[in-house]
Amino acid sequence: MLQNKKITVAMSGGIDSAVAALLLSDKGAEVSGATMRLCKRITSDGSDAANTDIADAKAICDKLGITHRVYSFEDEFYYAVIKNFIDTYMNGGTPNPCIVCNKNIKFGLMLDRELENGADYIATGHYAKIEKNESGRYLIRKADDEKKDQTYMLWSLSQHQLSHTLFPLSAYSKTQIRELAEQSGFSIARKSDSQDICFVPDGDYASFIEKELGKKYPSGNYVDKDGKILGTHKGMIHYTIGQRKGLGISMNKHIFVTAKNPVDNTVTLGDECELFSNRVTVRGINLIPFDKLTSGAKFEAKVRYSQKQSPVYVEQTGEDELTLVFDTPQRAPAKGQSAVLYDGDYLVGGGIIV
RNA sequence: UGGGAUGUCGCCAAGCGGUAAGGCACCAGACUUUGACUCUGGCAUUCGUCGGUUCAAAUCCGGCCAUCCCAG
Repeated sequence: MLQNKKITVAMSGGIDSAVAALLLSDKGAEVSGATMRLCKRITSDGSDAANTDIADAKAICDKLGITHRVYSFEDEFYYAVIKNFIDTYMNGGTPNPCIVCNKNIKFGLMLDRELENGADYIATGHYAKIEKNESGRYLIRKADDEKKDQTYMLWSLSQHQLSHTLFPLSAYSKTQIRELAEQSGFSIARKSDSQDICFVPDGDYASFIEKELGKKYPSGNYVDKDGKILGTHKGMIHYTIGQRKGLGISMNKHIFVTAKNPVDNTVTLGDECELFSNRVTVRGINLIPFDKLTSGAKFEAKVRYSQKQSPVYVEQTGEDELTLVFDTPQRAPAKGQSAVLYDGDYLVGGGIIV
């Protein structure tokens, strides 16, 4: 069915998308590769990892005998992703830039460009499946390798986006993908999985924000739930709800960030048991099997990437708002993160926690 | 200045004559297309200090220093 279709593989320079290109090029489709230049990523040795990745992607395309092009989306990426990242932290939230990038850049801008240029589909190296149901609706389902499941990052994709997207890795495990990369002689076969925020290669996102803002984020007080001052924090952007490490404060027990208050610039610390909540409200919602939730329904959900899904009752409480009530309280739902709904293996949708 | 108490890792803290627990913090890895969480490993040749007693002291004795409390 992919015969004679024009497919563009979004190649990051990593293994997964390289093998995605390999798998598709075997299927008689007209495959090409494209890599997005999103931001500078200066590493400790002074080189720009973005250049390395682009070169790696190009090398794979050369090997496969397909064309490769580079999109420069630095400005768009800055406004859509980095700015949102900074704003969310400044408002006391904890952003998830990958989700914003998927929605607006990878499956947004890049997909649009490709469609304009005559492509039928874009393909990525995500571990996820797309299926079409009887009523013609596109659904997202977990990949066979549940350990690498990346559907959490894809909840915001629209029907339009899904109808032009392919996930060629859906039936493979990460181990198999690595083997395929090895067998094909890909030089990047041993490259490690991506990690950290792509625009903050050294992992120090707080310094990144301060550099972007051109100022140091003010320190303030750690307080307990009664308002008693416990110490001094390094600036609110350094913390997220549920965080334990890096507080620089010693108590006779584990202590966690239980709240952040942008108004008086305090960070509240407390016991882990104070972090649990069974009620979560999300906005900026997207639903996949249907447009609207007409009545309350039982699903499963998770409020962070690496977490098991947990039974939840969901109700649409506004045009763009869902309220989730979990059977068992969830640990540290954080404003700015995504709550993602599942019906078994199927992704139902999600929203940003407010 | 008298009287009392205490001094063990950055913080809290076990130990009470037999050769330095633990927790917090910190550091390093693992995990991870976000931030976190979690996991694993590291972390006092030394117990305020100087002497003494003992085969052997952080543990007993004495001096000194420091801190805290009560008196004045």
